[in-house]
Amino acid sequence: MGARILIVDDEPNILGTVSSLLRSRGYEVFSTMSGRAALESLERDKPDLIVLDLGLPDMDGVDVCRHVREAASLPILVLSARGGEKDKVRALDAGADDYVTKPFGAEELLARIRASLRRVEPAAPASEPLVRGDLVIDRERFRVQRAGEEIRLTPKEFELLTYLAQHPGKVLTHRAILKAIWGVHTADQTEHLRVLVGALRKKIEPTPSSPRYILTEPWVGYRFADL
Amino acid sequence: MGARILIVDDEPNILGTVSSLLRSRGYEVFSTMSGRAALESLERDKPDLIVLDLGLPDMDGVDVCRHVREAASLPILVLSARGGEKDKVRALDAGADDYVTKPFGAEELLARIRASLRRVEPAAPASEPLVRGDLVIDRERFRVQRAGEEIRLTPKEFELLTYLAQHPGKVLTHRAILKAIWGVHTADQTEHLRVLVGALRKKIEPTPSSPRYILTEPWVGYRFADL
DNA sequence: CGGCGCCGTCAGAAAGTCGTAAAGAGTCCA
DNA sequence: TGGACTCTTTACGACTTTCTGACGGCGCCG
Repeated sequence: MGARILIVDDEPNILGTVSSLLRSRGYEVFSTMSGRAALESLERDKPDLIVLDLGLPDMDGVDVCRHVREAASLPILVLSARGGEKDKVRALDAGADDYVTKPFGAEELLARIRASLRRVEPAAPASEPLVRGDLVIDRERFRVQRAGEEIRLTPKEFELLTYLAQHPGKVLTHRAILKAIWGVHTADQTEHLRVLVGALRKKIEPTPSSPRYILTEPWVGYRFADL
Repeated sequence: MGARILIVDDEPNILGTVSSLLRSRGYEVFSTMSGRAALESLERDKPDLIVLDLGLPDMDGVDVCRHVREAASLPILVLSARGGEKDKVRALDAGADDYVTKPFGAEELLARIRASLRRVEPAAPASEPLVRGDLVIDRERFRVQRAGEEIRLTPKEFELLTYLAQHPGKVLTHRAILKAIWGVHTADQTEHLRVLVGALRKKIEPTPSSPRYILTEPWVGYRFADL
């Protein structure tokens, strides 16, 4: 139930304090003590938020920010002993979402974490069904209907359809789609995308060979028809 | 171009300082001095972000937060003279996205505003279409229109056109163009360029033999007409 | 006039992309 | 354990794009 949080700090003291604090509030906590390990954990553990200490031994904290930003779009909450304005600006512009100077109060940290998480997972205000032509996409129940008839989709197919249908008429590049569905660490896996698009078309298109909904933009990406 | 920001503060001093600071950075600024007026401005001006002072005369700042949250989902950046942990937690849990205590540095405020705005509009460099005469180059959708009619270009053709059209009237050397499109490692492959220019002209020029858009500068390079 | 260098065009070869099918790997559940 | 389902990975034909070399036109200059 609780969100997954990655803590990166080289001081065992703080690491222990913060992680047991978070665990006591029901979060699932992962922790690493270096920037490199943090980037690995990012791929492996798929956290929802990172608490990042800037004073790491192996990498500049700001660089870690940038790498994280490139790899995924999750909130970064920076901890730092340095309260100078320049430090703050540098970190925030590198992709940090919040900047807390030590020493900090436990409740403030928790409140800022809640605020950051709230933005990413806006509770569930979304989830009115998407209606596109005679397709109805119910994001709440993970169901799709065409002309009243139910269509069974796998999770990945559903994700892809939802992502495309959210931006009707707009050309979405292969890169953007890969990032949205697989997360960016994907190097060049456009083959996956081709296969997935094929599977989805076979299910939702009346005539998959001449698609009505999911259109190909050669050399660029795909586009959901503007119905 | 810049985002729309609403400032709510009852001290004319701060209101003036902050609003002229933001204006000088290209934001579109609206300001009110009471909570009630803020909620009205929210509907009327549709700001992208609110900078909210907690010490308002007519309403509790935290209540303003809650009302804003119910009415719309835009970032709220709270300013406050009170730095107590309880105040911060209360505001953040009421829906604030960030909490800055006075006195604060101008650059820090700006950085926090950038960070908040970045989350709302993620990864949208929003490159606007290039318009050159009756040519419209939509870099976002990878499309080109001439006089409203769509023209299909290959990726390389599109890259070349975009590069040239970005510097209208300026002579671009063969070297520069090769570097821009193929990368630096290219030796002297101006033949590619000649072929590519030919293909592009055949598609976008009404009379490819006497080009209107892409002009040849003998012995030097090419130049996009200054329309 | 004839060579030289640059430009534009053409056509075939090489490389890349798209859609599809199908085989292996992993998970979940009875 | 076995079966159903999903995801990943590979392979192939059809097709498009890009590369490459060859050819003629044009202006320049001796």
